[in-house]
Amino acid sequence: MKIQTFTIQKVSDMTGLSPHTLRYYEELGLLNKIGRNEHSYRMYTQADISWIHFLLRLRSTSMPIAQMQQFSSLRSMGDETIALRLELLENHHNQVQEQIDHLTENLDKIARKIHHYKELLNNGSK
Amino acid sequence: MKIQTFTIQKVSDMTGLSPHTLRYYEELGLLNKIGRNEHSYRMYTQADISWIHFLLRLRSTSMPIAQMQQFSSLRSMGDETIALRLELLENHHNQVQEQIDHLTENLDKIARKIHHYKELLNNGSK
DNA sequence: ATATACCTTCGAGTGAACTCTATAGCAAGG
DNA sequence: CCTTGCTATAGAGTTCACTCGAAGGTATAT
Repeated sequence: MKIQTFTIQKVSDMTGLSPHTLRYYEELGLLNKIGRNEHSYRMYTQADISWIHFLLRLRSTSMPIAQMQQFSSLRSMGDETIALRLELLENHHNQVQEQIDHLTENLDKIARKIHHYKELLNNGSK
Repeated sequence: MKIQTFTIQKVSDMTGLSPHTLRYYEELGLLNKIGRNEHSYRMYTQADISWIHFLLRLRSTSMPIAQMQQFSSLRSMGDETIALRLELLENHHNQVQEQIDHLTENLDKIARKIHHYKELLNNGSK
């Protein structure tokens, strides 16, 4: 039984990353050794796609590409780096939590400004 | 009684924006008519500084500069634009709330990955 | 067989938001 | 009066994360 693989366009559809960006990520070392078919077309496995989805979680929580490179590099070094990866991820987790806290605080201040504008509008039409 | 004013360096210290960025923001039309002293040095009023702090809230909730320009432009047009500003701000409020929701969801997935790594570490030392 | 719609690599281009450089005027301490 | 450090303007340069273009090989439908 063969492992199912996907062309770059399929993966683009599945992840939302353009083929250009998928090649770019590979070149940056974020994706390790994507297989090729007989015409040297990239063929992605399900594992590759899961990894891309995980990378997208990191990206969408504002992890810089440089740090994702570091993480990917540790991953490609095998199981001895799990402790380091864990540390990196826990740090990131804390930063995201802070990010959320700041956003929540700012959101509250914006809500106050909205309230202020609403009052101005009411007094204006008095 | 004179109004107290502040040099660009003071304002930089108070807001965290560099003097460069303060001039840049002014040039973009985000700050309206900063006063000048007899040597044509910028002198910022307390009102200017409050406005900068508000801009920073918008920025740190990822409002693009272009939208801040739009908002600032409405502000400089006076009270007839309050309804429009309110609308703009409410839209932004909703976007920030979505942002927070997405972050929270991703944070949760990252927490699972952390949990997964911790399990790997425990089994490894068994 | 030909059109079209993929795929490849490599290097250049883009847009957002700063950030810095160069050149020059002003100003307070010793 | 000189040095150090502020201020000014205009325009060029930087960083990040893509994004595109050119040139050419491959694949499927008619």
